[in-house]
Amino acid sequence: MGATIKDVAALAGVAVSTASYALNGIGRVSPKTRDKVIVAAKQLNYQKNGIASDLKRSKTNTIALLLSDLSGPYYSRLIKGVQEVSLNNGYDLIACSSIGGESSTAVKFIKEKRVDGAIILAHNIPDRTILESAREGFPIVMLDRRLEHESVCYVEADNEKGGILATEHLIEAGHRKIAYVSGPASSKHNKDRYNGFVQAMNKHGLTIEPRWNLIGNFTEEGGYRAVKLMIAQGEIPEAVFFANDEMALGGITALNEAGIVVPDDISVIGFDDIVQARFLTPSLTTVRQPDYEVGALAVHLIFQILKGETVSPQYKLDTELVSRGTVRSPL
Amino acid sequence: MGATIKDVAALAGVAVSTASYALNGIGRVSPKTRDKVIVAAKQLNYQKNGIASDLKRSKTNTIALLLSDLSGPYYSRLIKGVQEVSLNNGYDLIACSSIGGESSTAVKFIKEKRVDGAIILAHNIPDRTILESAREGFPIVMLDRRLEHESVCYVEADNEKGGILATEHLIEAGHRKIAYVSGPASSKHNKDRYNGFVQAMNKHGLTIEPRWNLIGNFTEEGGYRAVKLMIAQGEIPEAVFFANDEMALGGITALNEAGIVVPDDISVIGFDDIVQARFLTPSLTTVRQPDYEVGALAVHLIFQILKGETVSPQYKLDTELVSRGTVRSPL
DNA sequence: CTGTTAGCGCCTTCAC
DNA sequence: GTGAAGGCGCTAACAG
Repeated sequence: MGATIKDVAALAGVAVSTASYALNGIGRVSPKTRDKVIVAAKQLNYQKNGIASDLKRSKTNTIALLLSDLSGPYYSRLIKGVQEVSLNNGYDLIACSSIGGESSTAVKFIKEKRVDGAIILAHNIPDRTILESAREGFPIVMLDRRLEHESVCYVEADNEKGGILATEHLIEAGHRKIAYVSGPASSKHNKDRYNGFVQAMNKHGLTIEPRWNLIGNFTEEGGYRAVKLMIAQGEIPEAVFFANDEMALGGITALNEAGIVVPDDISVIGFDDIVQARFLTPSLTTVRQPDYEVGALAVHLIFQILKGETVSPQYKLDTELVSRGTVRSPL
Repeated sequence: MGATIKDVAALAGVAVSTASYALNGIGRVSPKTRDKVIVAAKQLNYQKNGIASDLKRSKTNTIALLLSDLSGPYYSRLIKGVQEVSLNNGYDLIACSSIGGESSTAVKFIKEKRVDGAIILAHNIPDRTILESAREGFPIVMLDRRLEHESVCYVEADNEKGGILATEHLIEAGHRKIAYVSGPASSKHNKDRYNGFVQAMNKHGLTIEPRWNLIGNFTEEGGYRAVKLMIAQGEIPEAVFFANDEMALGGITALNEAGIVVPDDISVIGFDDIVQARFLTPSLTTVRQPDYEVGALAVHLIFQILKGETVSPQYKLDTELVSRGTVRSPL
C-alpha cells in the first residue's frame, strides 16, 4: 500500500531517523541530505501515518466536540467559536455524535484516548461514562450539565438571568397574564430559565397560573401542542414565554391557525435566537445566548488545562435580549 | 497515566495476549480467566488505547465527512443520511473542516490515513491534495465536484434537471421574462442549474436577456446586491430564478425594500430548500435536492468499495419541485 | 486454553 | 550530521 518512512529512508540512502528528522524539519540534518530525503518522499508519494505518530508521541493534537446528533440542532455560532480558537492554537478539531450511547463514536473517542480533550454537548452520554473517561491531563468541558470532577469543568450562558430578561420584557410591555412553555424537566437549561421566569413574576407581584405552565419538550411539535392545549382551555394569556425558539415556532403556528394574531392579540418571546427567528413574520423576539463566546471559552479552557494551569470549575456568561416583532410595544 | 493492557494482565495474573482475548471477547479463553481479566480491568479503570489498536490492525473503522466549515452552511439532511448509514454498518463517523487548506484537519485526516474513507464536501481542498491522498483501498466520495481517479467517485443531485424544473414552473405560471441569479462561475452546481435554465428557456422559445443574468455568488448578500442592480437597470422581469435559496433570501429583502411585492409583482424561485425557506412570508418556492439520499448513497459507496466491490464513478439523483408561495399561480 | 513473540509505523535518546 | 535501537500499546500468529 502506502510507502513508509522506511521506504523513504531506503530510497534516499539514509537511516530512518535521519529521514524522520529531515521530514519533520528538526535541525541536525545537512541541507543536502534533507533534500535527498524530501525528493525521495515526493517520489514515493509518502504520507506519514498519523496514527503511528500519535501513538509514539502519546498525543493527538486534536480535540473533539461531542454532539448528540451531527445532523442537528445546529449550533452554528458555538461551533464557530470552538473552531476558531482551536485553529488559533494549532489544534485539530473533530465533531462526532453520541448516537448509540455507550458504543457511539463520541464515547469511543474519549474513552479510547483518541483525542487530547473534549467539549461535550450531548445529553445522552451518561455522567458515569464521562467520569470514567475523565482522567488527569485529559480536559473535558461540559456545556450541557455540571459534573463534579477535578478535570471536568462547565461553561454556560446565564439562563436564569435570561429568563428574568425575557419575563421582564413582557412585563414592561404591560402584560400580566403570562404563560410559560417549558422544555424537558431533566434539562438544566429549562430549569434555570424557569427559575428566572418565577423570580421576575414574583418580583412584580404577578401570579403564575398552573394551567399556563405548559410542557413543550423543546421541540417545534411540542410547542405546537402546548399552545393547542392552552387554547382548548378557553381563556388565553396576554403573553407566552417559550423556553426555546423551536417551541415558539410551533406555538406561533398553532396561534395562527386559531386566528390569534401575534403580537396584537398575544405577545410571544422565545429563547436562543435560532436562525429561523429572524425570518418569521413578525420576526421573533428572543433571548440570545452568547454561543460564540461559550464555544470559544470552552476550548480556551481546554488549552489552559492542557498547559497545566488551573481553571475554575464553572463559568457563566451573560445573555442578551433581542427585541423584534412578536412582543407588543410597551403601553 | 492510564492503565495499559499490561497492567491488567499483570493484575489478573495472565499473559497480555490472554487479557487481549478476554477483553475483546474472542473465543479461546475460559470463563474463569475471562472474569478475572474483566475484574482486573474494571478495578484499574482500564480503557484501551484506540490509537495503538488502530495502528496494529491498520484500520480505524471510522470514516470522515470533510466540510469546508463545521459552523455552516448546514447540511442537516445530508449529514443525517451519512450518519445513519455509517452507524448501520458499524462504522464511526467524524466531521471535520478544511479551514486552513493544506494544513487543515480535513486534509490531515485523509493524508495521514487516520480514517478508512472520506466523503468530501469542501471546495477549498484542491484537487491535487485529494488525488495525492487517494490510494487503493481508500475510498473517497466527492460531493462537490467530479475527479478522475479510480478510487474516487462522485454523487450529485441532478442539478440540470432541477434547473429545468424550476424554469418550467415559472413558465407554466405564465412568465416569459425570467432573470437568473447565478452562483460562482467555478461551481459545477451553478453551471448545471444554469444549463437547465437555458434548456428550458430555449425549449419554450424564450430569450435570455443578458442584463438579467445576474451574479450572486451563492450568498445572501450577493442575492441582495444582484437584485439591487437589477432594479437599478429600470425594467424588472416577471420572475427570478435564484440559483440557490440563500441568494433568494437576500433578493427578496431587496425586492421588499423597493416595494416590489412577491409574488404579485414578481415571482421568485430558489434552489436547495434550506430550513429558512419554509419560514419566509410568503414561503419560498424552491427545488429540493435529495440530500438525505445523497449522503446515504455516498457512505454506501464507501462501504461497497471497502468490501472490494466495484462501483460506477458517478451517480445522479433526482430533484423535486417544492411549490410554495413565491410563484404566482398559473393564469 | 494460555503464553511467547513479532511487529504496526513512527519518534527520539544515545552513541559515534 | 548520521545511524542503531528501543518502545508507544495493542493484536494475532504460532507454540505449547
